[in-house]
Amino acid sequence: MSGVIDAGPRVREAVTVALDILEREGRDALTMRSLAGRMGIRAPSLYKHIRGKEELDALMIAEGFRRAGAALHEASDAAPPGSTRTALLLAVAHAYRAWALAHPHLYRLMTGGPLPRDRMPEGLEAWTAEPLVRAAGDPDLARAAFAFAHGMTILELDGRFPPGADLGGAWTAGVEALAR
Amino acid sequence: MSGVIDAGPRVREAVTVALDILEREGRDALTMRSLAGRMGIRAPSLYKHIRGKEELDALMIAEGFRRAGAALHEASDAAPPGSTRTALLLAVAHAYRAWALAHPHLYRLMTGGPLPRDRMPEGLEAWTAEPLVRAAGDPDLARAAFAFAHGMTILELDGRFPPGADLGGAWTAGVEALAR
DNA sequence: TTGACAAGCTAACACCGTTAGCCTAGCTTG
DNA sequence: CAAGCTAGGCTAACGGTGTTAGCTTGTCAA
Repeated sequence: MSGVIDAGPRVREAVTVALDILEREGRDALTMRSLAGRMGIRAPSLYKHIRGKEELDALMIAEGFRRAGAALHEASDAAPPGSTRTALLLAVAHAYRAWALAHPHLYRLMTGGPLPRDRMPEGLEAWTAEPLVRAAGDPDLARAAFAFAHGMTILELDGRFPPGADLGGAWTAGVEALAR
Repeated sequence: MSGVIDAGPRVREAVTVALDILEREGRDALTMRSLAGRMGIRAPSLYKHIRGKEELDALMIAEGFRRAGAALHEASDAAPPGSTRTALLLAVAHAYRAWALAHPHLYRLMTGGPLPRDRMPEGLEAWTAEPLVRAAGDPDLARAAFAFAHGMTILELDGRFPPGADLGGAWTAGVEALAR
């Protein structure tokens, strides 16, 4: 609760517009003034609807979890029944990477710092992580797989692997090792 | 070259003081004004020595790579000869985690975004990564291990694992899987 | 009809990185 | 030794950031 559910339409509009600016133009382009401008109002008026930038970030992060979670669940559900754990984890990992690469700015916002858990709808975080947790089996391995997936993703997004490195190979090597 | 080697003493002092502020008080506390203040000068005077904040960041990042690399090499060199790859990777991973947890703000600065490679001393990045690469063996597995280590580390630093989760277990599970 | 309130506005504040332009002490050079 | 250059400080200021205070106005309820 408390998330977007009981939020007025103007708040939902603000989050939608903010996500649009973020994804199209990047983090630096999303300011209280630019957001207000796109909504046809002045920056201070935003504060009639939203407490401040931290809350806006939290609302965008929650929406990001919903969207990413949907992609992961979809991939997980699409796996043929009786798949090996390796195949299942491979499918989820592929969806994870694909979603993040398609929404780099939002992914960075969602993962680049502490999670504002007190502003997040209850259960959302766990629901988003569910497909990965299920595919990994053991809790320790689930955490390891999550760390691996996030590491691969953020390092790729930030261009920190050597140029020309075969990241597909690293992904499959890691997933196969972790799913054993 | 071009790093700190040919830098004047005032630049080296600036980097030292900046690292001190960063590690003690966090990223937000490190501003051009606060840095200048600690050096007994005004902010604009900093620009007589340093091009701007990006260059300061790059200098701090390079110094971070030197320090982290020293810790990793030390751990790697301390491993008894004839160690299994699992034992070696475990030792390096432990040193990686320990160093990052001891220097959270610097670690975040070093890894939280694209690496300014054109401002980094040549070969430093590869030297820092060397112990991990050597312990992993295969290049694909080295990248996977790097991603895993960074993922575990940054997620722990940001408190993104469930409170009370046994991260030691996740570390060993991941390392053992990757070193097989 | 009146009053309350939601939702806009302008002006302003503190802080950020950064630039322009001035001053002065000290070294170099004719 | 005098002249001049330069390194390295300074103040003032700019544009940008998130944010607050306080005013106005339109709409809806009593």
